[in-house]
Amino acid sequence: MSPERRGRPRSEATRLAILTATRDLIVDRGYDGLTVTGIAERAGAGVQTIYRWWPDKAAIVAECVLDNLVVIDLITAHDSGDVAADLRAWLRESYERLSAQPAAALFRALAVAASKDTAIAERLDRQLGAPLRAALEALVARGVDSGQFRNDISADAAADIMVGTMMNSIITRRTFSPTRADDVANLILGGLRRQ
Amino acid sequence: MSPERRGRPRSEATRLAILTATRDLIVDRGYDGLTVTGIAERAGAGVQTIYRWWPDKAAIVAECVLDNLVVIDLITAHDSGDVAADLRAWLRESYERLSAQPAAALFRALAVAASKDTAIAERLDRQLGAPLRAALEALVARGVDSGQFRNDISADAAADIMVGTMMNSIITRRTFSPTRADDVANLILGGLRRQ
Amino acid sequence: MSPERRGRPRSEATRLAILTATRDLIVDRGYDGLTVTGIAERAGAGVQTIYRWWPDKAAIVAECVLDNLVVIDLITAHDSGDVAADLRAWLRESYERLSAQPAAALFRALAVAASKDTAIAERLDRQLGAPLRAALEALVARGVDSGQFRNDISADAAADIMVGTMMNSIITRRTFSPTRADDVANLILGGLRRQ
Amino acid sequence: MSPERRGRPRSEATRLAILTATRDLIVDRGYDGLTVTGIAERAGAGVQTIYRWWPDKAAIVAECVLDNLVVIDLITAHDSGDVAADLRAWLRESYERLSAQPAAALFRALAVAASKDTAIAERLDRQLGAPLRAALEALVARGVDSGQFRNDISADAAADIMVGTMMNSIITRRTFSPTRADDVANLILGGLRRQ
DNA sequence: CCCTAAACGAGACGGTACGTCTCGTCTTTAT
DNA sequence: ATAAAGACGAGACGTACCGTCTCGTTTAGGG
Repeated sequence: MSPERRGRPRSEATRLAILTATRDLIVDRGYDGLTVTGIAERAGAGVQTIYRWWPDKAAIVAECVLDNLVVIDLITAHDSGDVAADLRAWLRESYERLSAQPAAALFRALAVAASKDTAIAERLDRQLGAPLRAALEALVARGVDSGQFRNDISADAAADIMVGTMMNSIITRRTFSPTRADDVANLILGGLRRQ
Repeated sequence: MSPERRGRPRSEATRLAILTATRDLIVDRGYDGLTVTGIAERAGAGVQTIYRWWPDKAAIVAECVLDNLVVIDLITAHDSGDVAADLRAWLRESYERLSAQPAAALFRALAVAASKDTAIAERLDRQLGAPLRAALEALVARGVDSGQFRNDISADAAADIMVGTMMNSIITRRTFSPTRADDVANLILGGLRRQ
Repeated sequence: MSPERRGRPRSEATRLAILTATRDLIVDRGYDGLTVTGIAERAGAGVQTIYRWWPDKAAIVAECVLDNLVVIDLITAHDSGDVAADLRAWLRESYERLSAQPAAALFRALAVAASKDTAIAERLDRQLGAPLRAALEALVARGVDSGQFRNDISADAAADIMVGTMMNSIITRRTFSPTRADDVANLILGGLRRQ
Repeated sequence: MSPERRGRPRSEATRLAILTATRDLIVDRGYDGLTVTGIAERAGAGVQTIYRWWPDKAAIVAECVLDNLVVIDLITAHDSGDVAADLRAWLRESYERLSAQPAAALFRALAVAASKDTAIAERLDRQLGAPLRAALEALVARGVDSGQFRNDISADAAADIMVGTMMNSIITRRTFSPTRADDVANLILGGLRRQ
């Protein structure tokens, strides 16, 4: 049957313009400097067009994570065979990339959004946290399977620790030297590694 | 030798009333539900009295950390002799206490404030994060001294990991079972402990 | 040929509600008792809606004169043929009506607004003073034409005198008895009348 | 007996400084631009010192009229023998002087104050209006006595007309040319003069 | 090739919080 | 006791954003 859709269809170009504008503005103004009117202006859209498709500011931000965000593919783990090296590499690269200004600002903004709104928190977790933890859990699982890691530890606890440590450093703006990243990696590896 | 202070002195009672009102409101309305007028009303103060002493809402919240917060003494570490047990106990108790509603809400609000405002982030770290890490570092140092922990690990990295993991769980509202707390503790202990 | 009007058009109902609310409030609270928030509340309007169209309180008051004011038609002169009688009647009626409380309060408020703001003064004069004077000048001119008044006097000076005398009595709150009104009329008539 | 006065006596210098500051500020800021704090600052006095001696802003302004105002002696009438010439001269000079900027501004400010506050209106009338009218009434009386003016007109009505006309021209900022002043004078003289 | 209907930009609307200002009172120390 | 200094409670000010509501315009079907 026909899709039964009449009238002017939703403009994909506008949708993208809005999301892009949101991302850009969030990066250089923060979540609270973000204004719906501001988004509309920068996107060349009307305010109502935004409110037609998103319930509120938070939802737009949330959708940014789904569509535009580059961060997510930055932090998928490698798989070289040496799980310890993979884990070390992941921590180093993640710290490096996330501490770069635009990403860090976006991250902080998302953390703010998540703190305020449970729905965003969930979505953010589903889109960002969960796959991240899954990748790390897989990494740990590989280590266990290959006999490099102990089998009496909780893989998801390990993933949690790594993600949490990193997130916290970003939110509190305490920068991490590569040395510090290695210290963290070594400590966790110490707990994971089979003696 | 005179103290050279003229005019009516600042009212300590009012200052406290404002901070208390802020803390109370932040707990049951969140950082964004917090209103300067609301604070003034609840404190029985004038709006201008608030703006005379604090530049904005964020600064009031920041000062709350310095004066009122109970959280800080909740999470000082024990010293039983068995550092592993102390550390495990610390993680369990901290998770338990901080996940309790008023504290968790306050925490999230503070995290939001810190994400937005560098000054708050720094103050929060100085008042809350730093002493917390110091206590944990001391704990780890005791473990190293007593030969229970390895001496090639970074004590402050360990402290960072624990605080970060905990903070992140609170901010993202992902609850921790006591079992999970133990998993985390065991993993970190695995890295710390002398084989 | 399109009128080139975009966006939601200004609501005439709201504009009227604001002006009416202003007039009502000014009458029973005076110019200083007048509050922009108060106007908004009584008019069922938002504060910003007021500030979108009027720069400040004084301007709203000024616009009241243009649209709502009843005063202006109260004081148009009669034309009975006997110009002396017409003039006497005008003075009596005007004093009587303008000294009635609501009108007097409104008048004083307008005088305040005019004293502060040249633009308002001009507008007030254009809307109220000028037509008033014009009517009186016409009256005097009729007297001159019909040979009842001298032709060597300045009609607009005469109009000025009458309006000014009346205005001043209202502003300084010095009440005028009908006798006093007649005294004034007689004096002016003495100057106008052909000997 | 002792005069029974204890403590530091009221400072006359301060009192004058406050009144002078008030006058100066009223001239270049208008009645509403006048600030109690502003007066205190300019006078080098404390706010409370003002409130100790005057109930509110209006009262200070009122007292200014009593003590400082120069305007009053500007407009006392001459007595040359020719009352018509005296009256004409008075009108011309008054218009000239009162339309000069500082005086006009002060006048407008006082009119505003009078419009708002009955107490000021009364005091202003007592200090300024009444003696003014009295002087003019005396002038008119001289004219009547000397047979130059009719004796069936009301002297105080005549005074009222002249003062009112002048006041109104100042408040509404409609400037008077000397010609216009003469027109007004002639018209009134026409009514006053014995045919 | 029009007709209908939804989506669009613009922008006015009712609200709420902001941070500033002034008022008139209160509370200190200095004279 | 009076003065200057200045903090205080109260509340109006004008601005900024929120999310809703018209407007006139544009862009797709379906007839």
